[in-house]
Amino acid sequence: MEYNFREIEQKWQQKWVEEKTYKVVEDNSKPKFYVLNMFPYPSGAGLHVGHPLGYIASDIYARYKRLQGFNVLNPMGYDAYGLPAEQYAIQTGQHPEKTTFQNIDRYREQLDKIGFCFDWDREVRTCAPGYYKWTQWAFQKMFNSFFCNKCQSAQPIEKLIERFEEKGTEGLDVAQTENLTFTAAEWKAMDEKQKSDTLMNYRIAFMGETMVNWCAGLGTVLANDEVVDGVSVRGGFPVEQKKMRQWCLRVSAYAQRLLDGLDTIQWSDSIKETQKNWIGRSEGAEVEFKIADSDESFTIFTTRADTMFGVTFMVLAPESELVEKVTTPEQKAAVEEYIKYVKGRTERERMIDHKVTGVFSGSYAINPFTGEKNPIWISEYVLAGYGTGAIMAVPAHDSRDYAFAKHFNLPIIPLIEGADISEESYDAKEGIVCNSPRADVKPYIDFSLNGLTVKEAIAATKKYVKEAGLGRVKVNYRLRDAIFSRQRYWGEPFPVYYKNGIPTMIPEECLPIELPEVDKFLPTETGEPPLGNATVWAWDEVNKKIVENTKIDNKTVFPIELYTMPGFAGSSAYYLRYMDPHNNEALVSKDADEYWQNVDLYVGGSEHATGHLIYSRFWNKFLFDLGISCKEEPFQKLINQGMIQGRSNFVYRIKDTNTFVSYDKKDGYDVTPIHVDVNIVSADVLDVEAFKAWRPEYETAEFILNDEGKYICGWAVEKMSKSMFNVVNPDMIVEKFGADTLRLYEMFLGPVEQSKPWDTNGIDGCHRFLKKLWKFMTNEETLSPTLPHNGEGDHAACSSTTNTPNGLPIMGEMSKGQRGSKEELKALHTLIKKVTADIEVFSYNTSIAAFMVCLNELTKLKSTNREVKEALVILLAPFCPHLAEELWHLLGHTTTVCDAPWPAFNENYLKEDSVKMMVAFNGKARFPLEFPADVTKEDAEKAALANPQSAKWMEGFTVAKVIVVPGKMINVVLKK
RNA sequence: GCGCUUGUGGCGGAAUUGGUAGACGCGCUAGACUUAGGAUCUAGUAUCUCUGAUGUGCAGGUUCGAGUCCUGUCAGGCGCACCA
Repeated sequence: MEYNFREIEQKWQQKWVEEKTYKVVEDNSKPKFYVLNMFPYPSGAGLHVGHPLGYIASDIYARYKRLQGFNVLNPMGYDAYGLPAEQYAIQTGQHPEKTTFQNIDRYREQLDKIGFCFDWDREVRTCAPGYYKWTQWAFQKMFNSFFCNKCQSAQPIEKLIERFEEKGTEGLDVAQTENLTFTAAEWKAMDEKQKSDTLMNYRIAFMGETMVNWCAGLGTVLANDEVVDGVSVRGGFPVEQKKMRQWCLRVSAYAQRLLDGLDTIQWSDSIKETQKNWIGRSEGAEVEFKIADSDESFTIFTTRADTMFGVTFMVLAPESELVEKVTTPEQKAAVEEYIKYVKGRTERERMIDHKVTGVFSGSYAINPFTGEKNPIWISEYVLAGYGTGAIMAVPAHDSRDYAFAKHFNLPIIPLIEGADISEESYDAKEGIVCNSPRADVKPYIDFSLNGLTVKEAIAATKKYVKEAGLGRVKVNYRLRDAIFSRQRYWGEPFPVYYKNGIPTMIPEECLPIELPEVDKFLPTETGEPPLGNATVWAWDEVNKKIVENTKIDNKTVFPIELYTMPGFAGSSAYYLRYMDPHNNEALVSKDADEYWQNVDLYVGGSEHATGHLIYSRFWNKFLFDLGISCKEEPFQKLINQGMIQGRSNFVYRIKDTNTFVSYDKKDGYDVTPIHVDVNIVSADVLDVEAFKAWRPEYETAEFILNDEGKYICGWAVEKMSKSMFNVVNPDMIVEKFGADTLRLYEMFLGPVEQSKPWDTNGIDGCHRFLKKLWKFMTNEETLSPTLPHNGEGDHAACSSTTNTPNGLPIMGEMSKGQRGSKEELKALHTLIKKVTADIEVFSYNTSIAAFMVCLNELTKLKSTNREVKEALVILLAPFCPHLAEELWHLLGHTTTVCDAPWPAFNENYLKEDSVKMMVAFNGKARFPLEFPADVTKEDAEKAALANPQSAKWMEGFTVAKVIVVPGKMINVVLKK
């Protein structure tokens, strides 16, 4: 019987659908396990072989957990809203809805061919009204909340209003945009609009006039993680800073919790580190400096409070509001010119070359520690958005200040004993402090840091600053609030309308506000939202209702928010929706949430480290504060699958000809390398005829072949992309080798977390293994002589209780149940141990190697034992589900292999005579022996070998090496 | 500049976590069966000056013993970055 994978795979895929094998329901009698893949953007290019890598890895784990008796949730859906989907639609000149749905169908078709155990009844699409209702709902909840710093959690905005009525902002400690102060009386005196504007300062979802990343090429604003090196991640269009009125999420309020939460989750160090960098916590002090000959003062932020005595000048960010206040009439022209220069520089220019530039403002600040007057400068190296936008410069111990001081010839005072600052600043936080205060000047205050270490000095200064009322201890974060609105069409509409210019939430019962049809959905360079083109709005109906309820003039039409939400809105809480995807009353029911808790295993690319993985954690923490999600962290364990890179092939055309020369003959010719479709190249040998047929211009191509008459292509590892003709489509692999081979091969390629180029060369090995396995399981010569077991007796290898209902003899003559031989069981249990341990740590490639070894062993033994075969099939089921089902079926089972019990490992089969002898799989072995300290090495060695017990263990082996550790132990290394 | 991470045959990668380095697969070599093989099977395959020696990017160290631990260094990949 041939291994007919096409027939087998088709048959079982159909069965799984018919029998809803992968449907999962909450079941309190079983422990739960939640496996999740980052859901894909359904892009136009379809899936390539890189996409399923993570899906296969998690599918194996999900199936394994199910075999172990867990109730496994493994859902899939589509992140359909947002820029990528819309850009594709624009490029192909179609409506995004149409292309998105087409792409989803294509993805689904491709996914179905690989045999995943997704519960498709739970599919979500972020662009479905039933789904984004809850995105809009969450936004409204954020709008109606503020963040209390003291209790570190979100609170209803009503609480804040009550407090304002009572005592204004007195003693207020909440997350805010600006530090406002007003009394209860002032609050009460505000009109509705003023109150609304004031509350925006505190809401978690708020409208703010902020500096945003404006991308004219995409016609929208972008979040920080969507901009890299001054250009948009999507499309690479230039991005400029612009002040705009935008919706924002106060992610920064959760900075500390986002940081602390990292300690409670099992993510890789590199992702945690990336998030820590992105959050950018720095502990320091804010110190107030008075401006000389003025009543004004300003605050600086520093992490080096110990360097207060080394300040020789101050620097303000050019954008700082203080600039105007400190500029003296004499300096006005120079300052204005400088500001003009800074404004003319793009973000990108500023980032790439760090020019030392600046201008003196004319004013001085009084150093509260020395009483000295320090000149106030203005320079672009100080950022308006970080800290207070003002710094104290300590050139001796900060490289940027040092460069500035040298350039403008400002004084440099060293503060650390022995620090050499003749060539560069001494930035290390190490050493003994001196010159604080300097011996040659009269102390201004009764405070000295001399003789302390830097660390002690920082602590001492902070304490002093606080006690003397000069400032306060402050923690700063780099993490910025997320800009949440986009001037785009393909996204969730905001559930917001404007009542007399005041942003107002649409009543919850009217959600969702559906995305309207528009004629023109293209973005505009000026930022006019495409939703303005809508002629028919679901909003119209809602508007009517609101108008009726409020008893205003029936003809009143309130304007609705025309911005849409960004891509990350819909992807931030989708894992919660999978728990209860059809619930129309709540995002997720209490019961479902408490059953599934949070995602146990999350699999996806590391490129989402500072985007989705921050937003999701923020979003979930907010919902946790509201009591919607019972777990503070959404993703307990995270695995980042590596990227599959493409392996491009090249042909070499001799310049100005249509002649192509083989790679090994190309030296001596002037050639142009040209990408060639990898699908017409096999093992770097070009299919010449296929090449001629590939494109019309190559029809008449001529070739200089190598000595063997072959055309050899060059190759390079590049990103897998259409333009490099190196895209390998999973469908083609499935067609040629089958889904089980694809699954096996993708896992065999190497560790899941490692990036690697796709290389089809090794795929035969995996396919060959499956063919051998098939042969072994079905070969007439090794037919099982045993009956299908029916629960009697103990089955050490497989404790299955699944009976063969009709008792039909399958696979040849059956006789009474029989134990596997010692050797068979040893091979099997070595495999059970290895596979079980490896799956737990996602080391699938080594599991597969163990399968190959085990099969070899069993084939050599001509094993015919049924319990061994059954166990083997179950172990295989996570990796190659189709084949496992078929074999399970051939073994006489009518139930799915998915519900078989995972074989239990029994150590006894690997032990010899119950001693501590470890027999490794490939024939290596060693065992320890104790021996007294006063015996010489040689004697110990002899004694060990002469020991009757040792002799027994050594049976069948030869001694490769004896390792003697005097007084400790002896290891005898054996080999077969 | 700061941080994380990876360096092992011709290639992808193993190594019981400190104990025979190179499992397993690809490729390659020889042989068998074949009209044929890009099918299948068997044997071999780290290197060298080959009865021996050398080998896990490089240089040291700890240890009876180091791919594994420590110190330094080089190279690649990733993240953050005029963040005070």
